[in-house]
Amino acid sequence: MTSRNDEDDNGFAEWGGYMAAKKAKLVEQYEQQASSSKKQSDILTGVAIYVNGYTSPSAEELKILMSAHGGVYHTYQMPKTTHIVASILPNAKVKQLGSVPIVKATWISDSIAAGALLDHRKYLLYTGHDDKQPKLDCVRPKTLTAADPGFLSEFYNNSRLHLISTLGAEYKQLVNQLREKSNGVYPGRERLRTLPRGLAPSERVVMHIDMDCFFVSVGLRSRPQLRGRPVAVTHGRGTPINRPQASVECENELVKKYFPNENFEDVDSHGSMAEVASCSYEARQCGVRNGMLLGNALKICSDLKTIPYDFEGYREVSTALYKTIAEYTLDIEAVSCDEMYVDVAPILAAANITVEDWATHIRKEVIAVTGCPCSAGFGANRLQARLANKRAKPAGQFYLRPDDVETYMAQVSLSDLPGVGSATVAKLTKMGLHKCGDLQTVSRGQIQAELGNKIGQTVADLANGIDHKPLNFHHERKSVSADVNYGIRFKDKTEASNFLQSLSAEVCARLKDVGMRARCLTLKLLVRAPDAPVEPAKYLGCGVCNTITRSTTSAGALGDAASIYREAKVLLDRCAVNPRELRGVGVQLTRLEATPPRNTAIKRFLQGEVKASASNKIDLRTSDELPNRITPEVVYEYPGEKSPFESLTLDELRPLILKWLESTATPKNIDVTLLAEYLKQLAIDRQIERLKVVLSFLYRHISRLGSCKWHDAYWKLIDIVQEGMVARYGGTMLVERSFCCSVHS
DNA sequence: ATCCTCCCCTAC
DNA sequence: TAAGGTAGGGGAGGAT
Ligand SMILES: Nc1ccn([C@H]2C[C@H](O)[C@@H](COP(=O)(O)OP(=O)(O)OP(=O)(O)O)O2)c(=O)n1
Ligand SMILES: [Mg+2]
Ligand SMILES: [Mg+2]
Repeated sequence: MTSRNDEDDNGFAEWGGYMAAKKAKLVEQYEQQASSSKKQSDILTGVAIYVNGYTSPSAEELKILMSAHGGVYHTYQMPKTTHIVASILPNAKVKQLGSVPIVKATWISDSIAAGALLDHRKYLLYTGHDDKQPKLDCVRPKTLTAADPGFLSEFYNNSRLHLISTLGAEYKQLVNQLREKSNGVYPGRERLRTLPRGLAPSERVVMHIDMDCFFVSVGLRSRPQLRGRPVAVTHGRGTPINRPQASVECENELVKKYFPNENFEDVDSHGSMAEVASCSYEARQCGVRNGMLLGNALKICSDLKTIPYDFEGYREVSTALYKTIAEYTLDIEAVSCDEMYVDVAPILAAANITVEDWATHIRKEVIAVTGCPCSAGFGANRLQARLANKRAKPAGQFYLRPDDVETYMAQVSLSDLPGVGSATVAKLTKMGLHKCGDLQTVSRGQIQAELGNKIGQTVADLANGIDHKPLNFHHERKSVSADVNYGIRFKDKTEASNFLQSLSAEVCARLKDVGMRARCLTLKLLVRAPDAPVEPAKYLGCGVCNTITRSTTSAGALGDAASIYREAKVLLDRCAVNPRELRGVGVQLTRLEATPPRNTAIKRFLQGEVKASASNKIDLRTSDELPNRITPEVVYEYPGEKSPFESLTLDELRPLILKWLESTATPKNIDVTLLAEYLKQLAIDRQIERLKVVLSFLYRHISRLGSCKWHDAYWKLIDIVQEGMVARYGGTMLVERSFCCSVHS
């Protein structure tokens, strides 16, 4: 019971990934399971813990977990206590507790999540227990790599880019929801009555509002002594470290080769490689920028003060910002957690106020509510509003009036246009173009020839202050993905597959979160560039890499972790990359469809039922006595889809399959899944005879004339059918799987 | 023409 | 040490 295999679909839903391993869910699930007083495993056999002080999971929760997994919980420390679980302990207390290892509570939850007892040394709170030389220094647990269980949550809990992506999506969703349940009343507008009457513009007025050095400003709320000083938010503290000089120089060269358009500074052999997420305007005066490496920032700004992240704080301030604006209007396009476009013309018209008075009012209110400064730009379209905001910053406001647009635009740098990044700038520079005004000297056709049709046209318009893109108040998701390009270090194929499984569970959880299923799956791999050092300058970073993407479209939309992993795994194998060279893995889901509503009555009926055991093999030959086991929710999950094969008789189906087999040496995934889903449904519908006939027909003819690709297709099809068997009967069925073939022996 | 797949680019 | 994610627009080139 302590190991899992590919057939064991049930392992997924419970313990596949980060979402599931999150404390709240973990405990929730365990409480459910413990309440039915079921023993879950023997993972913790031989482990006896004593919990000292507050922990997460809590002592109460740990007690339940211990008994559910074969461990022992001691209310007091006893001679038989094998481990002490604690979060923080003063040194004096450590001495008192003697030689019993002191571990973090996550050792228990991670072990359960992993399905096996993990090495407790990675979870030691202090050294001095397993070491010969006792030390009482607080020890950081060794950093996890993607091969370690619990890595995904550890990584996402510390990734600022993950945070801002997640927050961005959340606020788009929030605007959607607020608009849906809006009654059209905006209480904030009352507060505008006290403003002086003025002439509201007759034209369209778009506001772009954005927090000033967002992460820094949030951090400075509790550090007023740092105001006015160069400050950066970063993981690193700037302490110098040692790296091999040669490989650092090699990587510098490679970066220039792979990113010729980017102006990346060289890295030296001792500076911190942590990224500056956000820096104060004082730091910007020295040339420090968001996204810079801390080591390089310190070179140009030696008194740069670093402060740590405050993820909860960012969330609070973002919510306060959005709530404040939503008091006045819901014509909001959320851009990110610190930024949005707002159609303010109706507000100004209704209250009869000027842009300037509105700007002053709303900025004051945001500062009052959040404790953080922001700036606002105004113009007739989003481009103008945005450029105006750039000029307004920091802590300012600016209205780019229609009459001033032409003059203003001429001096704007092309690189300041939204959508114009380093690659586009490089092309424009090659054409001798730098300012928006320079575009007057060349034809639109010339621009398009260099930049491509669409971007050429857009840039030509933007340079003239024209922006046809309307504000989009309602956001619809088109894709869901999860990428990790940090900490990816695998020693073999199994580690890579296991991680892909976790990542699949993760992306599936996100898909379910938005109530969608996906027709198309794309796997993205980063592979160490051939000439790049095996270990890059950034600790556990991906270094310089080549990218590989492979995608697949399936007949039925994907909606469960097992199918997502199954598809992703096929693609991973197809890429045939040495797992030791992998530096990044991503799974994205596109062509989304809404999940059909579930039958809640059936769901309720299914609750509390035992999940099927996949180790139980069912012999087809005894299909008469097949036990009709409990049916997990997959059986009922997606009702109402008709397969094209359903109406065919066996005599119609066989020649169809034969024709397909003969038509190609490389069957398409979409065809394979289409047939497989039908056969899976046969299993679920207990049409075992028919299933048996089709499977043996397939096996016979693929053996006879199938290529290697057909063998792969057959195995994949069998995997899908077995999902149906497990769902209906609690076990897989015995089927032929072996082919005589040079590759698949 | 229009699609699909495998990229590249951009922004926060 | 360090936490290099994520979603969307778009193009090249081949298949249909
Ligand atoms: N390379 C980057 C860019 C941004 N961010 C995060 C931190 C920023 O505070 C936040 C908002 O991004 P902005 O582009 O709005 O930048 P700031 O708010 O920091 O500064 P500005 O005053 O220019 O808006 O996103 C990040 O982590 N890494
Ligand atoms: Mg900002
Ligand atoms: Mg911003």
